[in-house]
Amino acid sequence: MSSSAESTTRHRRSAGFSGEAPSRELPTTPRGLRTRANLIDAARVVFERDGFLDARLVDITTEAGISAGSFYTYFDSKEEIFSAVQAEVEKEMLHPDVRAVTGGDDPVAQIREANRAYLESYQRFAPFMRLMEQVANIDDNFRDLRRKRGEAFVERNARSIKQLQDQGIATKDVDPKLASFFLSGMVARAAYSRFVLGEEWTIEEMVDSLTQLWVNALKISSPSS
Amino acid sequence: MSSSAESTTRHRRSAGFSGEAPSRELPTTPRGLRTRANLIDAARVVFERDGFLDARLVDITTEAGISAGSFYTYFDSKEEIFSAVQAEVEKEMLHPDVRAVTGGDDPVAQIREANRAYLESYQRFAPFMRLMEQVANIDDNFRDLRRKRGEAFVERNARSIKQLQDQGIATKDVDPKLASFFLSGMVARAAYSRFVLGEEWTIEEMVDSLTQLWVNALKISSPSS
Amino acid sequence: MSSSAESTTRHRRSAGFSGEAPSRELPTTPRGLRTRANLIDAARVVFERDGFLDARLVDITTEAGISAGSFYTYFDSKEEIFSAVQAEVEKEMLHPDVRAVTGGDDPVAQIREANRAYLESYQRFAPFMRLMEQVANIDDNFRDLRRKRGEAFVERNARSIKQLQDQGIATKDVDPKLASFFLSGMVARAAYSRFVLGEEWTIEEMVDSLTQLWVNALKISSPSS
Amino acid sequence: MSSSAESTTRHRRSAGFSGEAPSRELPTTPRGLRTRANLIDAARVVFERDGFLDARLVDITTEAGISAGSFYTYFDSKEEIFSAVQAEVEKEMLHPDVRAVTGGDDPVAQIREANRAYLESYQRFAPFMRLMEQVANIDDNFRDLRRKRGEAFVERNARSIKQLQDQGIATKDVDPKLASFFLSGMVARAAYSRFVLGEEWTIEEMVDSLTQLWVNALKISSPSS
DNA sequence: CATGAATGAGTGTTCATTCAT
DNA sequence: GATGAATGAACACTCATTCAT
Repeated sequence: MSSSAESTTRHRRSAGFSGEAPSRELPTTPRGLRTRANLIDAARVVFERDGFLDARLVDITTEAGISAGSFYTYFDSKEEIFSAVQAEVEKEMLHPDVRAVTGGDDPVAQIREANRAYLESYQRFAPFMRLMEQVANIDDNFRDLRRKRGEAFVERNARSIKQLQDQGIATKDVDPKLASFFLSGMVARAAYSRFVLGEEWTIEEMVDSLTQLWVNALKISSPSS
Repeated sequence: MSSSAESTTRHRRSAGFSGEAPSRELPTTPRGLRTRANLIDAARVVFERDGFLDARLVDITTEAGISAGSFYTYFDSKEEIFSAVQAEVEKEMLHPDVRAVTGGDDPVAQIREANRAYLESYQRFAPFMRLMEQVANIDDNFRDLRRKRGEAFVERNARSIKQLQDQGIATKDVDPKLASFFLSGMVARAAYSRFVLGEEWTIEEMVDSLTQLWVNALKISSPSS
Repeated sequence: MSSSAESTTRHRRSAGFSGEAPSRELPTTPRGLRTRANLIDAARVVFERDGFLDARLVDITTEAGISAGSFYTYFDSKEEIFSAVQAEVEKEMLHPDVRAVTGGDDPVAQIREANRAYLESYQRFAPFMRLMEQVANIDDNFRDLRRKRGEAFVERNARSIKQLQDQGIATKDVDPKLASFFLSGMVARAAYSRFVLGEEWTIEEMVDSLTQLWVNALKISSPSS
Repeated sequence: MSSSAESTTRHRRSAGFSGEAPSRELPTTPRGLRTRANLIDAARVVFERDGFLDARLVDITTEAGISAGSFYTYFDSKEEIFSAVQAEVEKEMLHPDVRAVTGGDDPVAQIREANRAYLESYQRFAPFMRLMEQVANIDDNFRDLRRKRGEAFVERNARSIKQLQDQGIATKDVDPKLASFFLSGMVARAAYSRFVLGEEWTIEEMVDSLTQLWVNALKISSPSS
């Protein structure tokens, strides 16, 4: 990310990119596939290092070890390759290193593990998260994308909260959807504060505190108690 | 903000700006002061309309009704005038239209009013908040600035929480600093989701829900109850 | 003079200036005369410090303690005030601090004193000489001016040489005009090398060496011998 | 070179150049090499015609038959391409058209031939020499470069003088280093006066006169006499 | 006359994108 | 397909000069 002390000029020519659909079929040859993959890896390195705006296509192709012109054999624009990077990272995120979803039946433990998992994942992908935050505030399409992705997470949590309420474990004085949205947002923002802005907390105290706030907010009466 | 469907070119030349200090003395004549003020107003309009990146200096000067070259009579760079805009907005924010700090002694009512006040202020400055979010994710200096500004808010809330704890009104099972940070962050993010991302909630349900979550999280036993 | 490490942009708009004639009558009031004199002094300071190209009119007026617009009350362009500076310095040069024209009848001593006088004068006006060298290589009019000024000096020396030849003191195997031009040029260039380029010679050794070369070149048989 | 009667605007952005090292690797393809060479040729034409300051990059690229942007494929700044031009000219200068170094053992003839060679070379490169003189008085780095280049020439002459002194052919009453510097400078300045300032001398009378002055100054007793 | 704000022509520079080889 | 040179639209920025007050 550029410190404002440097003097840089950035150009950006949005070439239009379309949210989800891969706007171009994959290359057919193995070599082509490999080059495409290299390009995505290189783009991720450059984007995470320089930010979206300062990343130049030529930096990406150089990093990938190919010529500038070849870029367009695989992608149509910076936005498009960013999309590909994003998809790649998402894939990686969803494929956790056999993260044992522990917790058993204890809802507090479950919340704790979920929070920990979220924070650890965020930490692992911190450079990308920072990047994503930048891009989402620059490009409306990516903003929507991020929002959509968040929705899934929020809804899953909302369902859990509903369940806890139905089981009489959580208070009914909060709307499960909004509660999920706000409490999930709280965790997300804590992660951003910690891993992007650099607040100096240990993960442990974050997990403790966030979990306590969740538990209190939902008035969870842990069966363990 | 540009939809990525358009084809735009963005320039950005970070000229270094120093956070706080007005890096250039004010003009002496009334005419100069008027022009400077016009420029700041114009910049705010353009920035809020086009975003920081797409805002061209010539758009700003045109909006201000002066020639392009005159910009440099008052500011050295886009960053610098953004700083001025930001300072201006901050001034405006701190000068609330006789915001009655109601609530009396009821802590729940106080929290509710604080939340409502925050949301309403955010709403009033929504275009600027969106802009600020963008800039903070582009420029490290502004990122730090935003963080510093947030700190004050968080600390005020932390003191309130501490007080409630000391009075036996709030639970002691959460650290006041972290709780303040996370709960304040929850509200801030809710506001961002509503007024920047466009989530479709009424302010009323947001206030209700957020307040309930605060109250629960701190286990506040309202004396009114 | 700018080191090429800095990044500066220079504009120059030659407004036409006419060699010799003062293109504008002097101000009538004493105050006007004083301001004009201040302006010339300031211009000299700025020109000698920054070079002709990097000197901005606003720097000059600031140095002179007047407003930018007032410049045009006294001069029409950068070239014109440079002319004035040049005239001023020339006046100063011709008004030596009681330069005792020693030497008596000894031609060698006379040559030595002339050389010493030249070098000392050059040294005293080194910043201006450097400046003049720059301007002369930028602007044809000043180039011609410098040449014309040099001519006078050369011709005086030519007459001296001719005289020495007629008196049988100097060889007749050199043309007095050319010899004067070339030998005078030798001294001038030595001074430039010493005081502008920074060659590390003492004035004494320069005087010795240059005088010896003159004397030899003209085969002067000093009557003192 | 602009006569100051015209109205021109000059830009200059010193981008830092590092004296010797080619700060950018050569293009790999023949096409690239050709374009680069064209660019240097074009730059020389434009520089010699308009002077360094008035030369616009767009003039150079137009002269080279390429687009403005392509300039930066090969050079970073006007200074850098000037460096390249200079290197090119230097190469050309060192590769004289089979300049028969005549003179045999006669030191006078040798000096005469050296002077003639110098003047003829200067004449051949007069437009460039004028340019070089301008640039050296604008940019410190080029000033140093010119000085360094001159040193080599002076030292070669100093060695010759020393040799003549040791052989008893030249007087020992002058320091060979200083004599070389000053006498070489005399010739250089004569060339500048003739081919840049436009003094109206024939090369023949210059050679005659300069040689006589050298010979006298060193009191050379030609073995031929 | 002085002021200092306003002007605007003019050029350097970037880099996504195209295209001849 | 790959290459890398060429393109050119776009803006920032400067500062001599003008001019309303």
